[in-house]
Amino acid sequence: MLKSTSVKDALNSPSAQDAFLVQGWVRTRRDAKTFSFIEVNDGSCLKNLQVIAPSTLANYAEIQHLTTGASVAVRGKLIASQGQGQKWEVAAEEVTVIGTADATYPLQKKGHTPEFLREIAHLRPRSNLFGAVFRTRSRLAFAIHKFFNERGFVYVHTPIITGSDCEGAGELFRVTTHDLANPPKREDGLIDDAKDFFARRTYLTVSGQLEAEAFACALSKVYTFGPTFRAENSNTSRHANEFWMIEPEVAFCDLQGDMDLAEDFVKSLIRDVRTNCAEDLELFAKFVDKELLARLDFVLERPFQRVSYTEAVELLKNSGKVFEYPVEYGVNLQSEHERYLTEVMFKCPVTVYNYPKEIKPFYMRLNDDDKTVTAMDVLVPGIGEIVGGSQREERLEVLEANMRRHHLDPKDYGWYLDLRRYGTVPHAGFGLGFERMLMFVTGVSNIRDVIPFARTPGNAAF
RNA sequence: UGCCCGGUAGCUCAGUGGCAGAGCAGGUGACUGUUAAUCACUUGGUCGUAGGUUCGAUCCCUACCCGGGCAGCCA
Repeated sequence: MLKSTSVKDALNSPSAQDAFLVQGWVRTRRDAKTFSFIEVNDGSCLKNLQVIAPSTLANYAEIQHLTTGASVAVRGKLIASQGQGQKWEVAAEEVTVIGTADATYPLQKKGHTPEFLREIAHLRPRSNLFGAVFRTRSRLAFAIHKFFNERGFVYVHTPIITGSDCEGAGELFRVTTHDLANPPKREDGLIDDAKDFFARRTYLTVSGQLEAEAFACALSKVYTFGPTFRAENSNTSRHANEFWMIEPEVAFCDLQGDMDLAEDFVKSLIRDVRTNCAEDLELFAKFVDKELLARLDFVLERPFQRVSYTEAVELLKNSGKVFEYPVEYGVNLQSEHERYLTEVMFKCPVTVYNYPKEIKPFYMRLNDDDKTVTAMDVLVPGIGEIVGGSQREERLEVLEANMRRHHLDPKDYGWYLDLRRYGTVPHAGFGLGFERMLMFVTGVSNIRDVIPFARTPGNAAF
């Protein structure tokens, strides 16, 4: 049996081919006098392969009724194209219509809004835009593993079901096998978690950080890359309830090293996608964000601006800009503040570090000033926070004090505190939102459009 | 969850208190190595849903549903 060739390989073919087979979906068809042009796409690349189907084919009447969306197998010869716009085309000797697509097929060969395509999430990867997005998503995931692998990091799979409800990163989804209509109750009438599947209350993870710390304190340099779940009722273009996150964790590393790693990481990912998804990025630059390529190149060239939280507050206060929410030391930076820093003031990624201890979680290392902790956030234009990280508190007594200050009971964190009891070391890490990074490199402005089947409040169809 | 904007043909959108419109897609034909092909003709509607005001509502009012933007939570 003749082996099929992908459209991508066909278009890159070094020579003509006599025995040629391509399989894919019809994007568009045009009739000429004695033949029909069929453009076939199989998702291997953005471009289509042009097929010349002569009227002498036995099923030519059927071919003339091919519409956008139909699936075909084309056997023939790969030959140099007479027309403009493509090097190679297929002179068909046999066109097998595998599956037709009638007039109800929702995709057309021109202009669809992302909002419409979201409603047909099962068909949208057949569009140019979403094909490009998901090819880029795949490459970005690969680039992440490549980056860490080349630097000696160990990939750790942290649990998706967790018993810890105090990770400090928002609302959690409960995991239970209880009969919700009739759960086992204790004597006091409350639901008996001890009789649940894991003999305790469990949730979907909101972060693998605490577990990653355990492995960093053994394998030195580790990272996680997996799904996380947050039950927040967020309705914005940059929040989803199921998303993927990368969390490197490095032993013998301080905040400075952490910031260096984050910057190196973000730049490496941009560089990789820039060279390996060039064709798809051209599409984004043309139809999604005209300034995309210039911005990506600019980010690669320049060091990220680093400012302490205290400096950032001063800069914002002295900017003369009137904000809806006034800036004040001790409060969280609002979106408008972050955007002003990264989009107006510096026009490049900004790393803000050393935040007041009151507004950051318990595990961040207390600075000598006793006022700030070693937190750092990387802000990028158009998206805002893309990285959040810190050096972790490695001193047992200080960590326990932090917990009490956050109204957490150290007894609930026995294993986590053990990491400080036995051979504690300074260590640091961060979380990078995979989808936010993908938004940044594609210019796509809604997180729902970079996830194959997005989960957002009220939406889990598909 | 709050505030704002929207919902009219398969898609993108006009429109009006009194017979429902265009472009694209689909169909038919013409033309043609075309490439978002072109030209002519043509099919296609519960005007988001339910109430209300009115002689009459797609239009005005109310509620709800759905979509989008922004904010909070964060990645």
